[in-house]
Amino acid sequence: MCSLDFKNIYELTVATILSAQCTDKRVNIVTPDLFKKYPDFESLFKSDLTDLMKVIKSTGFYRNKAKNLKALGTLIMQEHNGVLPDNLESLILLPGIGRKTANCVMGNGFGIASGVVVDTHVKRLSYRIGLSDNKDPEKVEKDLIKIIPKKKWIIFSHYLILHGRAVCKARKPECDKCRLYDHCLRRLT
DNA sequence: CTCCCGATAT
DNA sequence: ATATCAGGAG
Repeated sequence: MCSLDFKNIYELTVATILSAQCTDKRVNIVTPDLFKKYPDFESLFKSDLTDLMKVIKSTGFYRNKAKNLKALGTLIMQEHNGVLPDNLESLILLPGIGRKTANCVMGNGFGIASGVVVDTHVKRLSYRIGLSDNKDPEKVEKDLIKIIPKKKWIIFSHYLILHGRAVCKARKPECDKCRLYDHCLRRLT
């Protein structure tokens, strides 16, 4: 139905940072204006922080996100020759990028399966279905890595997120419509 | 663990 | 009114 809109690695990275605790629908409303004004890491580096906050305000956590985006542009330009690193360890060290965002950029941007993206949906569905009892996303990821073949890591997260948004919702899961009903540990009977 | 935070669904 | 949204940093 809906996912983040992006044309390149830069846009994917920025959109994913903005998507923290925010719907991708809302991110997609903001990014056309954002990418017109700030089309690359260099423009983030040179950006006016107040203006950046204004543009991304509706995505929430806008002060932290704007600060992180400017710091990210600065670091990429000054320490990485203007190029986003293509390995998980380096990505995680960048401002605003944690494990979830790093795995997302690696998989969807560079096409490299560095791990399983564990966001709020993947965490919730993994618990409900019975794939992991852990609450720490990093531990959930370790459990999933054991179960899912590496070639399916990227598509697996996409499917769980789509299923989590459409059927196995946080508030009111529609178990009667669920195709995993027979396999689910915690279905509502 | 707490804080960051606006928009939307329930 | 409250829970939730492709989380991350201190």
